Amino acid sequence: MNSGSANEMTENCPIARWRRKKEARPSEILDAALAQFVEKGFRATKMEDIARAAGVTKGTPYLYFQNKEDILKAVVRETLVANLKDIQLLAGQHAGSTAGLLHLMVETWWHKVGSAPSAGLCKLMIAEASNFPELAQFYFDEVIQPSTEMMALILQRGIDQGEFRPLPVAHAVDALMAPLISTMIMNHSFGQLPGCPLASTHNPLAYLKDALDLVLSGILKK
Amino acid sequence: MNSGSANEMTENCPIARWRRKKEARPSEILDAALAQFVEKGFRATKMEDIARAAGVTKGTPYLYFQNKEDILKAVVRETLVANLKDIQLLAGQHAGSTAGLLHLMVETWWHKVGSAPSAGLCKLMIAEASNFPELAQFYFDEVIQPSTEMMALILQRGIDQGEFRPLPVAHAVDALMAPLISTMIMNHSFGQLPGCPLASTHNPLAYLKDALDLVLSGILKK
DNA sequence: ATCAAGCTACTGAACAGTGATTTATTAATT
DNA sequence: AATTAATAAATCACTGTTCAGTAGCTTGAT
Repeated sequence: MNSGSANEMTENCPIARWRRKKEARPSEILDAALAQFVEKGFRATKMEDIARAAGVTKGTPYLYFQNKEDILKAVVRETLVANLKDIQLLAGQHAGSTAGLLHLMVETWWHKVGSAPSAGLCKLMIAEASNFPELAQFYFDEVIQPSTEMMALILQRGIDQGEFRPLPVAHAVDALMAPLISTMIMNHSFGQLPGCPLASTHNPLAYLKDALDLVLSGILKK
Repeated sequence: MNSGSANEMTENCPIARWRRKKEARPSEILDAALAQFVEKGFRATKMEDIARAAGVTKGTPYLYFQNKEDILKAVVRETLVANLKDIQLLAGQHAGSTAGLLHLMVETWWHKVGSAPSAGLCKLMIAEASNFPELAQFYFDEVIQPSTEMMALILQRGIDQGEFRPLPVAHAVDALMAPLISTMIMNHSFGQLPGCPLASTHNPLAYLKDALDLVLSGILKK
């Protein structure tokens, strides 16, 4: 919400005195942490980086959070879990064809997640999952599992209504999610390299739509 | 090649005297490093882990390699670049239909890369790319770029021969690779979690074949 | 309204553990 | 005896976390 506004004063004016802001600090720290984590990864982000980006000093984050891992958990909750709920809502409200819903979901996902810092956070979770099993479990339970279940329900409904042909739902779910995952991954690893010509980094939204159409043509009844 | 055999003696017999093996050391160290990197990731792997796994002490790897990053580069060269060449050879020799070639490539890829330590290494490169730009560029130039070009050539040939319908080649290439990428990613991040029901981690080869068929049905001429 | 006096958000220096790399020393091989 | 592969102790830089001290804010008596 107030991302970037936390440190106007402290950054512009070296003589600035600090203020006491008990209410605002936590979210300022989380906003700063999100940006730093996405930019540098979890391990490479120092507590001092987070603190400075939030306009405070090293010790302050420890007034509001247990430790670095706790901050990451809070960031994930604020962004990814929230994103997922938005999309679940969208899916629940939709009335038209299931194929149309999938198109709408991809587009919405791109705007809210794929092209946002959230995507960097997903990539970070994937990168760090094996180093932090507890964190991995948390992310799996709160994000991956619910997403997968939602997609499975949607596909199953498409089959039941005769719009899709019968197919192994679990495989189709993964096939639909794979382009999203690889887009996030690529954009936040090799995407910034000079002269990277991957479709998913060059024109992501167009790629995502084409990828969806390719898979859909295998799913739809002929 | 001799993975795991490097340290028979040193591990079993605490009083064992070390031996001088100038020729064998580099590959023993690289084998050990591959295993450690795949298990723990790059940063979390200590030089001492690598050394001990190779049956030597901390200082020894520095006799053969500049530093930790240099070891990773060498590991990537020995495995991923070699894997790619194998698959390029396979593609070059194939005679039958292009769709058949794609099926063969997926199966071969699974045996040589997807289910092997190589997959863990790919995931590691993705995870660390943004922290090591030079390494990222190296991997992009040596692995990603050539893979993409190979796939593009294959698809283009399929189109030229009238087997595939005309389509945006770059998008289709990414759509074909996405399931492979997400399989590697998932298997080496959340795949080991208790009760992970993702298709790509539960029965990867079956999933990969289904995913290929789904995309193929969008590519093939009707 | 003013102004202490106390509360506590915040600071920043110090601590402690870690891990990459160096180097003086040891001992296998020739 | 000379050579040098390998060791293991020492170095050095880094960073998560703590904590004693500082200063912004609030309160309540005047």
